[in-house]
Amino acid sequence: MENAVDTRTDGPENRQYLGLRDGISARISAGDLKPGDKLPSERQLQSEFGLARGTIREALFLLEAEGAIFRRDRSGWYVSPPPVVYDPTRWEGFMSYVEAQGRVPATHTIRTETLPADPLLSEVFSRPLGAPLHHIRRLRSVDGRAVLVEKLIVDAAITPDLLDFDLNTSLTAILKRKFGITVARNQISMQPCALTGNEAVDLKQKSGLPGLALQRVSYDGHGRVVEYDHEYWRHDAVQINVDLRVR
Amino acid sequence: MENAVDTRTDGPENRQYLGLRDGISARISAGDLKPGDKLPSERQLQSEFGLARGTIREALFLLEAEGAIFRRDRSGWYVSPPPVVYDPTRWEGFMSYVEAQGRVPATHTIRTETLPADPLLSEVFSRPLGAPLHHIRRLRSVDGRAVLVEKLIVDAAITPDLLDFDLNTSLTAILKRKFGITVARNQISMQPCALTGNEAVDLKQKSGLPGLALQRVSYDGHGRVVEYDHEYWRHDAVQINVDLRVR
DNA sequence: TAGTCATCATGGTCTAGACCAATTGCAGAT
DNA sequence: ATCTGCAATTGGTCTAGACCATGATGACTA
Repeated sequence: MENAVDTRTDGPENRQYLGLRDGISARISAGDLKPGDKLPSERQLQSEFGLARGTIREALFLLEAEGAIFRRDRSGWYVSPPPVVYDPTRWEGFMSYVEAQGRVPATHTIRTETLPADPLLSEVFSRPLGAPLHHIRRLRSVDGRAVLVEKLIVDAAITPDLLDFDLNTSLTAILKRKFGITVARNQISMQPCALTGNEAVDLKQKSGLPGLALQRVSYDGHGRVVEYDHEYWRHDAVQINVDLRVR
Repeated sequence: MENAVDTRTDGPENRQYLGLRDGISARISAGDLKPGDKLPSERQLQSEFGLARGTIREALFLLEAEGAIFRRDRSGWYVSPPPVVYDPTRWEGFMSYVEAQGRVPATHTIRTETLPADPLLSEVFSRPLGAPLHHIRRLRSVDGRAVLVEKLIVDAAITPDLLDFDLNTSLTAILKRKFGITVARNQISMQPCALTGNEAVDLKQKSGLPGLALQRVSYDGHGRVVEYDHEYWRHDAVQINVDLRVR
């Protein structure tokens, strides 16, 4: 960081945090800072640019919102790696499609339990109230960075001993090999959101990080609901690609 | 705002902006504040809760990220309306699907021009370099609030006098009725993003507002590229629903 | 060698101001 | 009634501190 960037735009447009953003942004584009690199600390930037810490942070927040950098709590700011591409129509599981993009996927199972169906889930699965359902909460990472939290619900009636298998591998593969279940149709809903509460905690992020919430209902060839899934992605970790015939 | 909320959680978890967020959030859930209502000014909240303005703003930013409130520059903070649902597989145009949800859509054409194809666009449209393409930039609103900026590109060879029509109506309808063109397939890519630069300006938002960027390539029945579209949505204005057969 | 613990650096939270720029609302003029 | 322009209000930007909570580090211990 020896070459200080001139952040003075010196016009009616004198928003200093924009200048600082452009400066850091330029260093990233130029390759001075590469994905995974640590930025100077806020206090270093402060003395380097002669700005108050609040202004420095404003610029960092903006870069974070743009997906250019991310933070590790009380460790520092880092340059973001590129996002992974996710095509819901070619669903072969997280592990395989992340690997196919030359990245290293990992899955950590946070909790599993079998619970009786509440009214909503009873409706979704077309099963009686109280029917047993497997709940699985997993954290998934790319290249060592946690990128999404997943809450999976599967009908225990058709996958009785599912929780006995190693859930840190591909669930798709388990369903196919152990239970002969394949997915034929997905109904997907997604919204940009803020990651808060448990999701923020599991991703080790401050509450409020932008994210993408995705809900999926998966059906097998007979129209039976196989899986009900809630995913919470970091906003900077994913790009969705789909190819659709219009109805 | 007569019943002041007690924001003191008074524990190890004493992050006052979280308490304030919960307080405002509760008022919205309870119906004390309805969509479109204006919140008290930051300085009023300041004296009401006895917090520094920075802390008040922290809470407001969080609520904004959650999609609960939005701001109008130097006017105030307002409670967000519910998002519109958008199904890319049932594309009948913005106007009709927003209306179908009981909302009032509007379109404002910002600029139109016909430009020669650059290398990228030449590739996308499978047309020679320099072939004429219509560029259309539009701003679309729901219930009077600008929710998305759209940059459309259409092959001028198959829609010669397109720009002479009223582009504040449905483009889908114009393509169908005037040129006999219908869309059979869409290739869609989307990422959560930050709205900056021109997009932020057109939406009258401060740079950095979370958004959803969506690119679409539309093909007709012969596999010909009909339309190349870039959309930038406010994050709190849209929910995507798709129903997919898995390949 | 492996584990423990104190220390330090870092981001997270908060205060208490200041001034600026755009919007809004009102008073007055036409 | 409509327009104009001023003044107040509001959010936007910025400063200069303070203290806290957690992660990282390195020295020390078992």
